[in-house]
Amino acid sequence: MSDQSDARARFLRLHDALRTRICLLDYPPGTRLSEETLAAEFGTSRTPLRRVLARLEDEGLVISQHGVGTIVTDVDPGEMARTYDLRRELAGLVGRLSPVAITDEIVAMGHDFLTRGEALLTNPEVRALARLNMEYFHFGTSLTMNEALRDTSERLYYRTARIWLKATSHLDLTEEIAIFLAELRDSLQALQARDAQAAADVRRAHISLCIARVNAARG
Amino acid sequence: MSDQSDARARFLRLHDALRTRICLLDYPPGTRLSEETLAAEFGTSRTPLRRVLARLEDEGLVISQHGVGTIVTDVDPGEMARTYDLRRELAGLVGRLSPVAITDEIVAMGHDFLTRGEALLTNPEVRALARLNMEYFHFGTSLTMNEALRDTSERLYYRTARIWLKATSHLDLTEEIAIFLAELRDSLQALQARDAQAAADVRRAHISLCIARVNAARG
DNA sequence: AAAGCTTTAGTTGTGCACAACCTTTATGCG
DNA sequence: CGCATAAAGGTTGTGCACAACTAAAGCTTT
Repeated sequence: MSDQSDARARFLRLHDALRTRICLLDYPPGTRLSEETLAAEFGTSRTPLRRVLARLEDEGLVISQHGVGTIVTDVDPGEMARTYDLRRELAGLVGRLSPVAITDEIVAMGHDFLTRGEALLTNPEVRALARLNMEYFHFGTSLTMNEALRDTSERLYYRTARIWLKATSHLDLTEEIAIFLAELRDSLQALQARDAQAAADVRRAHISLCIARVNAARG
Repeated sequence: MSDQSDARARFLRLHDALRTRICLLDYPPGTRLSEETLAAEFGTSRTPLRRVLARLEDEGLVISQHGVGTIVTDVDPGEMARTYDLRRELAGLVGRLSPVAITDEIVAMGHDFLTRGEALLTNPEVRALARLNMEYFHFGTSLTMNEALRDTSERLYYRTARIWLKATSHLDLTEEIAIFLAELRDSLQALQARDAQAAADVRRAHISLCIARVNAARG
């Protein structure tokens, strides 16, 4: 017996796997995903896999067209900018709506992120940066007890993550790592002060900077 | 040929129909929805219907349990309160993130809502109030061009709509209508001033009041 | 050679039969 | 009578075969 039902666990696993591949640009926008091929890879039939693709479609990451295929979406820059606007506001709300009490354990996690971030400098890789950024984002949303805020923030994060990654690959990787490290240091400082609102404000500020940077990279 | 593909149109139709039934308490929390019965009612097989139920499950309105059934959820009061907190903030953001220009047509729509609201006084019905409130909510989100904000607000609205309705049925209906009318009047005033931020603030304020009222009804 | 039609390969959508599972009811034993 | 066990009915989950559909390649005709 598993904690969750077998089917639900597999659903979550496949969903997370495909979402990660899309957001890490393993499947760049325009890629055609074959239900049959994916089903074979994951050792199931099309039926459970279609449930996963349906959710990805609801989340705006793919779009299924009858007779054509299931295609990874590419997002309108204007809509992306507006989504970032909302993400920025939500990041600030994490500090105001049911913030958690900052424990020693949380501070230690913040310190761990910084350590791992600094390790990126010795061996700079875009994918490693993206993965750590993704993990750090989840850490950030875990600082509120407001489930709706968490879910919404994550939903929007995964919708915009690809754009950030695409823009990053056009920028100087080492510089991007340095910027990320700066955020981690500011964040750690806020956590050490046991100030959840300050931590949220750090995230908010860096999303603002990220918006400006991506806009500048586009022209 | 239809504008959308046939399948997608039907999906949206079924989804909207079931979501409305759940939020209007036609299917109160705990109700067991039979896939086969619903499929028969809508003239399809289980397959397309399961796609609809899967989305409703992702939205938190039902939960499917293998061997048991698909059951309409009932929500934890604490989580509901936190969801309302977020909804309040999002309502305020509608005025700040890409607000639309208030046109004469929009003002006319606001006036129309007021007229229809006043009509409720002569024949008070909970369902009619709930339906108008739902329609008015969509009108409110249409005042921003930010798609993500619109989608998120609606998603959260449908997640909390039932709770409001359940609480309302324990309160004085005529008084609830009067409160709703006051919101419509305040809103109309803001629209006539062509002030989108003011309109958003009106909504924000009334969500705050709604939270207090629901809390008072429970305690 | 070019344009239009037909064919063909490949994809997602649908319906059905069955498997897996849970709950309730019936039954047999102490 | 009480309790445990089994059996039955009903529900969601899965796999498969086929339908509906699209796009591209190939063929025919001008």
